[in-house]
Amino acid sequence: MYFSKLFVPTVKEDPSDAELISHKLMVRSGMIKKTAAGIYSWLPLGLKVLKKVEEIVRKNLNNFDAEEILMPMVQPAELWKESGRYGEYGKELLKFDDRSNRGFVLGPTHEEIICEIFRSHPKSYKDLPVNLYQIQTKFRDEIRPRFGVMRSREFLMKDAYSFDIDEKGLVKSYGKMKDAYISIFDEIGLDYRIVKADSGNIGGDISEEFHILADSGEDLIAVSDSSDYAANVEVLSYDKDPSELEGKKSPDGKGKLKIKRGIEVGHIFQLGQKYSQAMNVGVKDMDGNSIHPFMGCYGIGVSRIVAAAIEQNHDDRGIQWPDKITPFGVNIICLDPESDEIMKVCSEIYSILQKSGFDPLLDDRDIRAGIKFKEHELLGIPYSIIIGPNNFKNTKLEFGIRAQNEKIDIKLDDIKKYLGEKYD
RNA sequence: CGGGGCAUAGCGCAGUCUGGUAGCGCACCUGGUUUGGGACCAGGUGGUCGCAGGUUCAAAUCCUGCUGCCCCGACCA
Repeated sequence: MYFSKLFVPTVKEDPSDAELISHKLMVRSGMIKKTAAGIYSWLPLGLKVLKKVEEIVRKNLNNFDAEEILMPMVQPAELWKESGRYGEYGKELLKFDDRSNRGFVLGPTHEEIICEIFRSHPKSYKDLPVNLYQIQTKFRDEIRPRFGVMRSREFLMKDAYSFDIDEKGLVKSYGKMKDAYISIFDEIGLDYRIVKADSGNIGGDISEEFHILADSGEDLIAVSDSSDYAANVEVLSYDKDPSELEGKKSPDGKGKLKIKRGIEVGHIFQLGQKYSQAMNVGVKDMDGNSIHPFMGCYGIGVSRIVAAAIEQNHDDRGIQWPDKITPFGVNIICLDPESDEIMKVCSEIYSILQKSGFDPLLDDRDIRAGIKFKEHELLGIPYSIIIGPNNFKNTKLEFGIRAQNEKIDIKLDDIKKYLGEKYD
């Protein structure tokens, strides 16, 4: 993409209504625009990142045998009354009537719908396990939305639901999803922990959360300093002061606990039969008896991951995107777009990189060099190739690495090789 | 929902206490000089001062009500 054709409304000053660094940077880099409290529009740059995260999630789930579907955001109140959550879920559930006064809700989660879909097609144990997921906009009327897309009312979520004939199958499906999550978060490239969690209002027995570590995280998690043990302090401290946990022996017997802050970006649950019972979902077992299948549900906050990635990867100049979710792979900064010969080299490099799949951006705008450098740092594209009159004469270029704020001279012919190494 | 704060040009703000014809910076447009780190000079565009009522000769400013937004708390996949 040529920068001159992009709609990226950058802003020099921090927005007055943002507190968190990721929120400030997302607004300043023109990724998002607030439409109402906790409700955001995604602009081209932000949407590109969101789509990349979404695609990593989709690809890995497909690899682990989950099937994608798309359920409605508007759901009949009837189904929520049937599960008992219509009254129970609380004010987060946005309720409204259609023109004929039929009650509806805006879906904050989809257990009711998935059960309704599943039960309307008679199944036997032979058809299980089934694992269905969707990536969809959710709405939760949060008491207090805050921090930009980190805790918004409308947000993009991946939610998956598994059905098994028995507990043993559920444990297996759950384990498989956990493995899928591990490959997702490994691929995205953020520092995260899997923590034991309180299953909260969704219900069920066993649940684990995936947390991206960041000082601004809203959750406190206790991690062992010498094993991979980690737990949300909610499940450890009861009424005690979380700081008392610091330095205590880890419950798994290995090492001592340290308190860290995390951003919850994934949550996996073994629901058991809670919803299949409430929603009267039946499956025939080997003896021909109808039983309620064992369900699991698995969420990932796709839009929240974008904000969390910035919380974990920024400096005082702007964002530093991880390679896998950057809006552009490399920024070719042309310092003299008026010069035909310099632009020619730039566009040649551009098309080579594009063909090689590096998703290049070419800053061809006729503006001062300083602005291009500042905006490049703000936008956080991991690599830059700087081509201007000075280095052009020597048939040399500068290669910039955003994470290190460092530039090195390289030969034109070596660019592809250098980027190739970086990407592999 | 309790406590606190804010609302004036696209963005960030001053002006409000003490009422008197709305201002600054950035951005944007013109021209010129510049041109490897958010340039400079000159000129210019842009506002029913959140909304509705009230007080007054006169309201951004005082009074009443409402709405929106932010922060702290409770709550939360």
